[in-house]
Amino acid sequence: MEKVTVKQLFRDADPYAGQEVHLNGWVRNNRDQKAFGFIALNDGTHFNQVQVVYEREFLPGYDNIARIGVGSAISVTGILELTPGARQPFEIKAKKVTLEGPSAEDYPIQPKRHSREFLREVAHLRPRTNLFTAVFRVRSLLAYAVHQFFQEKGFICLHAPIITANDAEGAGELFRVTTLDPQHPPLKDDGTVDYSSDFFGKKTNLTVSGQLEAEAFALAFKDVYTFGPTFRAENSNTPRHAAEFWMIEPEIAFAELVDNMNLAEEMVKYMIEYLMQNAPTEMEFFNQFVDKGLQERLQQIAAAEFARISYTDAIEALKKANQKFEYPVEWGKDLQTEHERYLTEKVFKKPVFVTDYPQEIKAFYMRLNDDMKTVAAMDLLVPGVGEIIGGSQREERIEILQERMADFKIKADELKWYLDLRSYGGVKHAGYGLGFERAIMYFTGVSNIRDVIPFPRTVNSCDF
RNA sequence: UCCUCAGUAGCUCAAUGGCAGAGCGACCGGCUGUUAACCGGUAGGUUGUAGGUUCGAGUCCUACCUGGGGAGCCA
Repeated sequence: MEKVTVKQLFRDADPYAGQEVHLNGWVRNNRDQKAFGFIALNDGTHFNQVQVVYEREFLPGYDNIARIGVGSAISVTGILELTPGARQPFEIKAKKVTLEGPSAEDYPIQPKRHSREFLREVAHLRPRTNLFTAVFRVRSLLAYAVHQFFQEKGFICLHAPIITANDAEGAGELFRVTTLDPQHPPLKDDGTVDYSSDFFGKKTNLTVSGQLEAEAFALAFKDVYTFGPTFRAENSNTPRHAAEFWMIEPEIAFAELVDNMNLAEEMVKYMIEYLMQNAPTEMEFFNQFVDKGLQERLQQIAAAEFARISYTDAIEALKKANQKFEYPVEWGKDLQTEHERYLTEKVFKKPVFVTDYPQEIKAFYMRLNDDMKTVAAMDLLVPGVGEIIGGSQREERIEILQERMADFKIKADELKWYLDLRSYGGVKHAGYGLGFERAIMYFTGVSNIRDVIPFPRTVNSCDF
């Protein structure tokens, strides 16, 4: 008797034909008739269920097996029979079924459709459903694909700090990290909170980006990336924002904006191809039940060149557009969601890099172009999801960086170490941030970020 | 934070201001191959919360809570 997984059997059942096998798993469905019954068994190793057939004639505890509820954990010993022509390629004729862990009658996951909203309320049980078993297997595979992509290229992975004293990253509201008593914080003479007696002796926050630290490593290892959690305390209530999410941030030295875009494009295509090859069952499921045109679209994207357009040209294209926008199109103003959607969904109908934005609307570290008006920034917009990548060539010229920091009212002494990188062997370098969850949304068609994070944290919601 | 829609059985939903219902699920029974099986039966409700209008409120009004969608912020 061999202990096998459902994955092994679906990969190749032939060697097991007629053999006795042993399986563990959870009951997805159980229906009995007078003389026999069927259990759909999922053991977590594969998207599909294996069908277990049990017959009254051969199993003394038939009535007890027939009463095993959905969600119960069982172990099964039986003979594998190939069933060509049936809806499933094989099934297990049970010789013994043992109830390992019963499931109560009020088990919330039923063999029927549930709304995503309801399943979010039972996030501890939803990975047992078809949709979420597919989503989270894909999430795991994609994480692996990201590491593989960069490691194959010789990139060094660095774990950027989660707690940071950088107050100047400028990417949104911060979560404060403190051990001070919020009821009675120590006060200075002027009545303000005395952070010098806090754990780190200063104000600290959860990171909003590992970029600055990645730059330091890029100027030692040349090509590096971070892949870790990121925290934003924004009061954002949208299907695309979470307070805790994961970002992939490569940083490459001796490189310009075009190298940056080439890397981003290659990475996105690699991720798609990896999924097509390693999660065909899940991708087929998404294509059929989540987003009808998904697979065809992804195949086209993997094959086609991404569009590239400068911000200035994009503004011209939008002005000429035969469409009314709620927000006016004007050089110097940031692109609104409706503008981004128009560009990627109507003009190009594929991913598009928008580059060289006005310096006023972008971050201080982005490299000033020769026109002295725009910076070497790039956003990757994709149909349906919007911005999934934001990046830039970094300002390597210390004088200009100092000027820009002054413009943004960032104190130089807080980022002295960052300026040091320009003083000691500073060189052209670039990088970007990919929102991991947004990529998953884009590749699966799942339209709410709360459904691609195992236990999502959003404004007013931190359950589980 | 702003705009908008919604909240009725475990789930998905119906009910003209006039007796609160169906399908699925659960439970009980039937059925010789099911595939979200099928057929019959049983149980299951403070209609999100608090006020108000009315002879009478699931339905109308006010506030709040929760959730969805859109906007802003952004990845």
